[in-house]
Amino acid sequence: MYTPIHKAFYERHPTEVARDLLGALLVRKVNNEVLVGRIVETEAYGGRDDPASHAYRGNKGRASVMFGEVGRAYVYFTYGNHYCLNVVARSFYEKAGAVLIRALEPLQGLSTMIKNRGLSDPLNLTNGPGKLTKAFAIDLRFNGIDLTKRADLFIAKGKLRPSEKIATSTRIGIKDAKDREWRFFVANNPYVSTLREPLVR
DNA sequence: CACCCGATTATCT
DNA sequence: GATAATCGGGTGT
Repeated sequence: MYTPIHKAFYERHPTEVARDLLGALLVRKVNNEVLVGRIVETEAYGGRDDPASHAYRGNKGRASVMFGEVGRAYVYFTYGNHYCLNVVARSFYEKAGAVLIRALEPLQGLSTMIKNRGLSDPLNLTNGPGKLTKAFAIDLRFNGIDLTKRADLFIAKGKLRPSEKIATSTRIGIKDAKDREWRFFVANNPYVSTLREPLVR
């Protein structure tokens, strides 16, 4: 049914992986139910050469996952409330990297997502990195798991529709390296996070 | 051990 | 547009 994306897909520069993940599917199995969302917004993060990345300060602490095997989940906790989901991605020549999943278009299991979020508006269920992890019941238990195998959480093949175009901007919520246009999203898709335009200084 | 702050969100005005 | 909430991780003493 849902075909996992192979590990080799993630062994490329995070910006390439981030762009190509648009249209792919996030699949979550929980309590005999399947939740599915199309990825419509991502951001790429590098290693020691990217001041905005958790991996900037080296292979230690929570960022160690970003130095490990590609195709694995990097989940971190932030702002005292929220979990963010990344998939480790980097080319053969890079030491660390990941792609942050920032927004999904919910496809299947909407009623459970609504319950998990305590909201009913489909447009507000998964349009942000902290929102989608809550809707999909993703927390630190998933940190480090393999997203290339059928399991409780994985990423499956999926494509953009013919009419859909890819837009880019600088990354959201960071202080450094604001010149890099490393955010990728589906243009005019109503499920992207509310901050849609490039940050202005 | 103290301090600071964040790859965010909800809830105001 | 502005800001409070909230707590683990990172940094430095």
